[in-house]
Amino acid sequence: MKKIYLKDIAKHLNVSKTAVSLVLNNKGDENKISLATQKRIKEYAKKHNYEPNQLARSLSTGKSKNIGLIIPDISDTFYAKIASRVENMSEKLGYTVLFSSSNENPNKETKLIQSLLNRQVEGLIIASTQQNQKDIQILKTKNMPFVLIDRYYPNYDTNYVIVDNYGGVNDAVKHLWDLGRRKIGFISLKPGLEAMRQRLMGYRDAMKDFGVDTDDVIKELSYNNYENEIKNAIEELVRHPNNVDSIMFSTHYLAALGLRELRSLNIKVPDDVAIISFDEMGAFDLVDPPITSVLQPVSDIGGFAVKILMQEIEGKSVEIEKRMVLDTELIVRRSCGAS
Amino acid sequence: MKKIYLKDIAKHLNVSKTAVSLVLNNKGDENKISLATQKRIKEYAKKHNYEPNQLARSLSTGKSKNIGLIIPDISDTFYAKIASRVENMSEKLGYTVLFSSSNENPNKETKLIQSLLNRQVEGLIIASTQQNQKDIQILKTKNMPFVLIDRYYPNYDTNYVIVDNYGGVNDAVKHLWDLGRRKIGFISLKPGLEAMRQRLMGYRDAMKDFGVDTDDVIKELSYNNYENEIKNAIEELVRHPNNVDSIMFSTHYLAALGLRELRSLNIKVPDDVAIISFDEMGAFDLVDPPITSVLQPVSDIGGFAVKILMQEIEGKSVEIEKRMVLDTELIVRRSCGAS
DNA sequence: TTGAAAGCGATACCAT
DNA sequence: ATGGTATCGCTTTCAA
Repeated sequence: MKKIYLKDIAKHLNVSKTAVSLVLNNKGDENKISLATQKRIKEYAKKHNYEPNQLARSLSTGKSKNIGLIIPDISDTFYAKIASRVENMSEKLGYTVLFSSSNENPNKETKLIQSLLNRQVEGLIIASTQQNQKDIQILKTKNMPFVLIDRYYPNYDTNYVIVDNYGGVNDAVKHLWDLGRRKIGFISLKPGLEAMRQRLMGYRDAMKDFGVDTDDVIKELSYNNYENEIKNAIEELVRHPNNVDSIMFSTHYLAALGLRELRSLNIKVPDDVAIISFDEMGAFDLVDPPITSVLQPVSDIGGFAVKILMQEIEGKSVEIEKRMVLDTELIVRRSCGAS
Repeated sequence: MKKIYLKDIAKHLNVSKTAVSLVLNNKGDENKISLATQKRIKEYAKKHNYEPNQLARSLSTGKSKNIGLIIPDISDTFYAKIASRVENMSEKLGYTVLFSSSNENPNKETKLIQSLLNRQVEGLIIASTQQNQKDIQILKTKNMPFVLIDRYYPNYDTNYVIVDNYGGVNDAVKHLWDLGRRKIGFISLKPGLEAMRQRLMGYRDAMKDFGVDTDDVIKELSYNNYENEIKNAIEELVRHPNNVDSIMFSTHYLAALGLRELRSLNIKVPDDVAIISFDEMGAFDLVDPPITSVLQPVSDIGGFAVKILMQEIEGKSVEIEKRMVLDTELIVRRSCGAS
């Protein structure tokens, strides 16, 4: 059973390639091709398992039916879940998703964008390293539809779907305060990412509202060495003169690492130090103690991103909001000392 | 700055498209194109940001530089990690990965395979639903390079990279036995997947070695309703007449669900019931108690799969083993009652 | 209704 | 060394 092409069908049936193409794309009726011919063509195609070459079709139509998704790391559950949603939705709409991971490397991001463009994607969804405004601007000048997710460029006008990082942390910190915690530390990653900056501000502003000075209890770790740096950070926070009674972690893997560290220091959570994590990992509810987390609406991020992108690509009439800031949800568990 | 094509360069420089194509593909020297011309072409191309249309190139060369990856679910950490490895390796080799999730649905798998073939992928890596031997056979008759991962068809001759499911469970169960557990239950998913069958056999054979009857302590849940069924399964195992003192879970999410259930029944782990999980989730070491797990060499699965696939695609001379059964590793933590 | 032919953007063969 | 031209497989315009 060897491969069969459009022209083969045409030849064997003594019709033109045009007819075959039209019929197989269900444009037979509108082009008034006789039902008899249509039937012959369809049957022959089915019988011989004809499958069109999408590359050729794309080249011809100028539509690849591909969209690109660039994320920092597909093995991070947060991005994996977004990717899952993006893929499922796109697939239903007839689009294939080309994933790629930037590993937080701006140069790689640049290359990936270029590579995806070369592959004629019709649009992009990007969780940018945020050190690449240049590339993003290029996309815009090229009129390439795209939407940023998770991270955006605050000074540059684009579509985006992000979460309320500021509010999420702000609420969480206030929650700790309401539970009687007064010396609240904050462990995060060094700036560079707007999301991290927002989370820091959410923390700072909350503390400012309470009139507490935070200079010494904010620890920002570097991106490529946080595994090692967190040990010191935790130690400095919990011992004199800081003696924090609680720590807000700006992201789930920091919270996990931090908890391991607290344990090895024999510090009781939440009795000695309460903790809250921004975002969570699969088993955070099973951890000892279960970790209070600020949940992000992961699926929605992917879902809205696809919706916005499709609107840009296909120019649907119904306009939807193209800048979305989604709410987070505080899931209270024992690690913050509640209940 | 509008888009520029090969022919534009040729025209502006008064050379042929051939020359431009050759030079830009670094075949200038071997085709003895004068250095002067080469330089002109390269400079012009760079200056005007020429980027070749991969679709056109692929159509012309017959090589898409795409490979397809089909997995059940990208949001499952296990597959996400494999995908991550596959992507990183492929990217270095100049290939783009087209991911797609079958959601354990054989029909969707069929469609995905077809869709990827239409997009002219040069090879496939598939974690099959295992209800699709037909499609796999078709791939073979089409001479399409592919390698199965995680799941394979035991009665059908293909390349694959899997783990030693049998041995992994067998060892884990023996470990429980060595710790003094005698009534060991097993919770898994209904057959269909060879991996699950192997895990079951690993358990059965271990128990047979000990001369223990297991008929009543094996619970196989259905794929689409295990969240609900696990409650009963656990209850039946722990209460009279079974009274198991330990449970082996055939996969990480069952272990997580199971632990939640055990807790809500106020059963102490590991004192009353020890547990071991096949595979793990991100925070299993932080759980109360930390969960003993059979680790799979996730990255290697992806890595070897790409290696094998590339060998098939590019026909490298160095032959490597094309059926690999990788070893698992038992990570002993407190949930099994050790230490 | 149907078919011929141009075109999508590249590669590669075959002359010159 | 360089260029003309066929080709990849399909869509689509235009004439018949």
